[in-house]
Amino acid sequence: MSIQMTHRAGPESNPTGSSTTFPEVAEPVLRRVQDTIIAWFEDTARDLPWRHPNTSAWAILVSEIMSQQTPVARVEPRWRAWMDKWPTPADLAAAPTADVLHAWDRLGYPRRALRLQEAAEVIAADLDNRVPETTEELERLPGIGSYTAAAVSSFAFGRKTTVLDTNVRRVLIRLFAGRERPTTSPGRKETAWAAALVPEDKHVEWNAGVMEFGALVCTARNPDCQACPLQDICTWNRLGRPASATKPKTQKWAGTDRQLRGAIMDALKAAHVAGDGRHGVRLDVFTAAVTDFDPALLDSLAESTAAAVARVRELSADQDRINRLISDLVDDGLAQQVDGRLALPNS
DNA sequence: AAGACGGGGAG
DNA sequence: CTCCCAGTCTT
Repeated sequence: MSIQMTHRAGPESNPTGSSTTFPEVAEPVLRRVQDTIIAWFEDTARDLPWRHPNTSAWAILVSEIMSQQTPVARVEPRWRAWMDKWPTPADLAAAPTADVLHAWDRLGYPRRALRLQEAAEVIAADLDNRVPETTEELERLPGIGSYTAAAVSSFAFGRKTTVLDTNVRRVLIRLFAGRERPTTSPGRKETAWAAALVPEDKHVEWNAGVMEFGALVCTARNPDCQACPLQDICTWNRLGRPASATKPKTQKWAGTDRQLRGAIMDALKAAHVAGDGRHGVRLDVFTAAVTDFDPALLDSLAESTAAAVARVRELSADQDRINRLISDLVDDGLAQQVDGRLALPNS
């Protein structure tokens, strides 16, 4: 196939003088990209369980929430267990929040589990236990932003939406704008630009396909350009794959509040499972164990709970800091204080 | 526009 | 040890 572009996408050609950030894409190029991505997807997509026929909209929604900022491979087993336990919104709405947080396991950002249960409550109570189909309605639910709303509307209901996750943004930016990576977050212009690239036919396959392509071929770190069926028209590749000027600032982990919060949550989960009671850990024991580290106090706890509390101490013996984080966790709904105990929330 | 928010695994 | 993952929500 001979590709004759009417004008090349890139900074060097901008006859109209309009923004080159998101250049107009010549129709024949766009058609070839769409056909190629869709064919590639139908041929080589991963066999993810939530892509199976008859997967409920709710199950798809759950998969999307779990996949936020989380590699799909790590989501799969958690998703299976979750859907087995709570197949419908009403099931999740009725579950004890402590169980929900425990089932969330170590997927990260546990507030997502809270928001998901809240969404389930709204769907069960106000929406006849049915997931809404439009992005507008979906975005009103807690924990669902523009990406997840578009994804659920497309993948669960076949509506024509613009799915714009980190993969899609990277693929489109490379192919058509010649840059290595997208900005921190998509703006109005980028969203409108991406929307114009969605085909009328097979838009679901396009949405899922570009995402999958970004996850498997046009990856952030080491893209497999040799295997890319679009390498000849990819603007970024043709420019010699220039590195973006500014690298994203890397987030710290060791020593951060996030790490310590996670360790405290671990202790509460351990207490929940160990049967130190659904009432959690005595706050004075927790505090004393952290500050004074009296082994005798740990003896009053189950072994796994004691280990988790000891881990908190390893990270910090700063009682003020720990008290502040506990207070934050309570405010966030991730923990509760009852009768001098700290525990996972029981509602 | 910038930060906060988890945790893990690949390079 | 750095990077980055099917983002969302709050300053």
